[in-house]
Amino acid sequence: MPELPEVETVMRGLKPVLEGRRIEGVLQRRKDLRFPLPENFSARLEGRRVLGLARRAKYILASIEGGDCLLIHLGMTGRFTVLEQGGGKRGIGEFYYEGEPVPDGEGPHDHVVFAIEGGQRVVYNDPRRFGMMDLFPEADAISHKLLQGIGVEPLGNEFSASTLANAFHGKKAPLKAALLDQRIVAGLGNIYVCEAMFRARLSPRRKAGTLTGRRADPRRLDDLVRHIRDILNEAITAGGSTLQDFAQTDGSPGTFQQRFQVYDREGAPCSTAGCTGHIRRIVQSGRSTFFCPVCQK
DNA sequence: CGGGACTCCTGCCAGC
DNA sequence: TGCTGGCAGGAGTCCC
Repeated sequence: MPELPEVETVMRGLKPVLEGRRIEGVLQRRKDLRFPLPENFSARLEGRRVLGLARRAKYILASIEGGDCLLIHLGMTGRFTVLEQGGGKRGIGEFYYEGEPVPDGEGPHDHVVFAIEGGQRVVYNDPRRFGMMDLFPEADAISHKLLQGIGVEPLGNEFSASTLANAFHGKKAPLKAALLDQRIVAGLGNIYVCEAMFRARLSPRRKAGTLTGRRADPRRLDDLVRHIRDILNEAITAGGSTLQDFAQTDGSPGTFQQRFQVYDREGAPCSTAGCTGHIRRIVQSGRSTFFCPVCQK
């Protein structure tokens, strides 16, 4: 599910609930998500305060009192819902505890529940269990297996046409695959890559390396960088994209899906002014790509 | 080494 | 109506 804008939305939703608050209890209903949860996960969190929340790529990092870092990835279907004290409808679907106290162990796929000082509950739900959580000393974050080698933040200052030029130089992989590679740009996923390539009028099939070098038009990478930034910022403002069931931490859906120009729009007429093309779906490295074969070159 | 296929898991939906 | 196959926002691992 969640790409950078959705993870950012979730992180921002959790901030006021978690920052500065103590974790009073952790209910862990499974030994593992995608990977085993760390040893003594609950015990190492209980009684500690959350000092701060941040996002890196598609990861949420929580700084825990005492020096640990809680690392979270939502995978495809991971979701956090905040339940207010005493229950009530704060989420969607199975989190409907109208008028009754939140019971301890209900909804299918509610794998981890954090009970927070003040009575709120932060519920992690993940049907497919492609998400993960890890807990390790904050000092080890730089060398953490999952964090090392991650590329530049596309909304940060270091992201530029020259960053992309360096990464793309000599690359034979299709542009689509290169943009999905988290070692190059951190946080892009299938939706926003398709949308950004459309705005930049770049073909997903073009070899990434053809955008660099003497014969390449440098404006094309400038455009791509600008469109990636724009689309991510617009999506964050819209609270992300909701396809089937993504929700913000208060249960409300994102709205950016209303502005998709290519994603999941196979057969639709291209929205570029004057273009007579229609959106096509192809499969690249096992994943759907949506694009206009007429105006994306 | 780079690039692509396969894999994990559940739910949903189109098509028969 | 009910089953089946395909597909889904990710990414680590394996193989060529």
